[in-house]
Amino acid sequence: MNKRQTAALETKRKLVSASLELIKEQGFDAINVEDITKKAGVAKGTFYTYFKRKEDIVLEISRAPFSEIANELKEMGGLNTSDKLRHYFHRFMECVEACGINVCRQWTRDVLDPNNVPDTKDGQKWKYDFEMLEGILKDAVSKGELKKDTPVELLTHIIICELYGMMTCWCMSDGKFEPLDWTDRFYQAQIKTMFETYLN
Amino acid sequence: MNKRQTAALETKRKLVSASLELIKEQGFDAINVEDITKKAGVAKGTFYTYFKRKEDIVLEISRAPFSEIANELKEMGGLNTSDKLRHYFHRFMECVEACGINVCRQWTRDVLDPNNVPDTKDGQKWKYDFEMLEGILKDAVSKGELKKDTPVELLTHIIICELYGMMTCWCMSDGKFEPLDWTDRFYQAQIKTMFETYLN
Amino acid sequence: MNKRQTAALETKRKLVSASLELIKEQGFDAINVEDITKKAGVAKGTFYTYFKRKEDIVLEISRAPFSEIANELKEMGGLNTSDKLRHYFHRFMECVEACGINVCRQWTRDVLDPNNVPDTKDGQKWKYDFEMLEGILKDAVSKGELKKDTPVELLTHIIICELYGMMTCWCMSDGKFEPLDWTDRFYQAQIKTMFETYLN
Amino acid sequence: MNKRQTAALETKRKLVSASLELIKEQGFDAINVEDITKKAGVAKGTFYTYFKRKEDIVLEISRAPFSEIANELKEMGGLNTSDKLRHYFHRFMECVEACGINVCRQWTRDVLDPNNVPDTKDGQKWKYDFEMLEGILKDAVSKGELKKDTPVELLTHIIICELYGMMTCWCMSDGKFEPLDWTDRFYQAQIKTMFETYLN
DNA sequence: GATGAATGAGCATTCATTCAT
DNA sequence: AATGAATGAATGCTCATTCAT
Repeated sequence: MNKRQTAALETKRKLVSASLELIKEQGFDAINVEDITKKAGVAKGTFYTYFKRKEDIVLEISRAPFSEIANELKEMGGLNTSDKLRHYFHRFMECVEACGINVCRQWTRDVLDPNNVPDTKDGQKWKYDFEMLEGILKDAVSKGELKKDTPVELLTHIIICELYGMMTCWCMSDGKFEPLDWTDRFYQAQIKTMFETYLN
Repeated sequence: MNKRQTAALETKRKLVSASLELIKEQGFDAINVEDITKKAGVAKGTFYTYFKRKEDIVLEISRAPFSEIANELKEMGGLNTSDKLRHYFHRFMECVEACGINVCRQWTRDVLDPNNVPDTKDGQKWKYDFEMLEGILKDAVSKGELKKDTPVELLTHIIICELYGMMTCWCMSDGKFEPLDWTDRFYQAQIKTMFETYLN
Repeated sequence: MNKRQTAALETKRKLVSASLELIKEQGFDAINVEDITKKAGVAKGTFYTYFKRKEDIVLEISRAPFSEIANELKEMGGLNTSDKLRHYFHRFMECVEACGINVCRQWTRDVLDPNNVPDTKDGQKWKYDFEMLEGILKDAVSKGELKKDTPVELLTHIIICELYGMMTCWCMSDGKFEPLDWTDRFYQAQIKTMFETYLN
Repeated sequence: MNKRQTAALETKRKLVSASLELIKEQGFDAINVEDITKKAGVAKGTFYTYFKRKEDIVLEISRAPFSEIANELKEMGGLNTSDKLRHYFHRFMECVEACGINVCRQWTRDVLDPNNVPDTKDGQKWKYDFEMLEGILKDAVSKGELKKDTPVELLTHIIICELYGMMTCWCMSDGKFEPLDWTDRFYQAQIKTMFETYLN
């Protein structure tokens, strides 16, 4: 990586971190692209060198923390699906909480209309989440931990939806409910049972 | 009620019904006040004779169908709390479904908005829902069906949040998941158990 | 005057007094016709039974106090023009001060408005002032106190303009300058001398 | 200054000159931002690249001609305060007259309520005038032409108020009175005497 | 890669006034 | 004389995005 590439990476990093701080404080709608670039110390137009739309920053914010989860799961290679899922749930909500309620609000809002704009969908967090979870389940099927006829896509869809349902609850409670408690309760009550049917 | 009052009521009804149709078709953000008044056949300003803000129509839409639920519950006087709750859940989601996914989206979006200043909250559906449910539970406490020390407010908050969580799931699935199935499953798995602790 | 006429007079009085209070507190632009009628305890439309335009209330407010000045001048029949003028000046500013700075602001703004179409001008305080002062001077000419060739209209115009100039100063100073002091100084420095040329 | 900066300056110049022409013809209230940008040949939004509010153009219009006065005064370094003041008065009214009665109306209207909005005040002409005049007087004090205990701020306030009072008179007379005559008369009758007390 | 001037679509809201009752 | 529902004109401003430099 040459000097120029390093500088570019650094510029992007500054944009992401400025955005995160601003959205945490004020919410996505309350800030504009200029606020972000000013805080990042670059010109307005520079934002569009790295992101196609203002909205894209919202996905970007979640990339680092959530990709961390993917790495952890890879390193848990030996463990069984059940343990992996529990870990996924726990860490997912931990990341949500760490990003703050305003960021969570925006992720959730984005998801309310899945048809938004077709080419925007790829830029949304839930799609990203969907693919990660689908990967875990597919892996489990191929390893023979789950039955061959497990409806992976449907299960993935259900779980992701319920995670976002919990995120909505958290936002509604204005942070007063403890998201991790909820997640654990939810995992025990719903997910565990649901998967037992498909375990080999 | 004299002729003028009747006419006024009719005007309001036309505005609500025009709004419902338009939001069902296009979503709240896609329409503007002029679309509504044109469809209702009145002047733009007339909207503001009946509603303080464009947003207020969103609550108004739910008033008629959901107040119907309240009436039904009153007429179920004899039944126990458990049955009343099951009925509430079922009918709540029936109404949500009847109003359509775009209207549901707007209700849900409203509870996610961090800008929701206190005096706007009163104009939101969830506040209205909260009060209706709180009424049912308080009633049950006063009738001795639930224990005196039941944390009514907390339970209300949890249930309302979870209902909105389910609404989020429905919107995310773009209407593909059956909201009533979910509701029943949810009632059995979570609510019933939760309330058993407090039943006398 | 029958009962109905008395009631009507009372309604008008209530409107004027409500307006005066509201404008004193908040300024003319900050209030609307409904504020006035609500405070007066009548329906919105009733305002238009008594006034053609919202603006007309501004002149009306000055009618009672300033017509009082006209009466006083009539009763001073015996005195000379110079004394009458001094009295006029003093009482004029006293009334301005009594009506408050926000009312004064509106009177002054009205004379600055280029949109003041001819038929609105008749509804403005300055026109009313002009006529009263012109009457005093004409009277003085006919009584032989001022020379036959006194340019009555021009003098009237100058004096009225300078009174409004002082009103502007008062508003600018936000009430900090003492309007009566200014008036006296102004009378001594400018008016007295100006009239000496025309005294018989 | 590179090409882009030159172009930007030229755009701003076009906006100011278009505004001046339009306000001269029709008055500030009668025109809207789109009228201005159309006449200037730029897009509506471009106005807001240079001005925060529509009102801000009103101060901007006076910047060039009145800053000219400041320059002249600097070059009159050798002369005494009395001469400088006379010059200031004369040129001030010349500029007012040159900008036209409709522009003057707006300046005067702005000033009627000095509390308008706090952060708007800085954008008003009278503030600008105040500071220029205060500078002249402070200078005179520091040079020993005026006594050390001269109440500079008060004198400045009085003079500025009276200038605006004269502007009100001019507007009221609909341009029929000769503002320069008035100014000279005013200078002789009021200012000269007022300052004699404070001359060393 | 960075810049920042230019673009222009988009709309809720107020409220003076009218007029049928 | 009183009412109050209905009218509809009128517009400043924001800001995501583009693109020439």
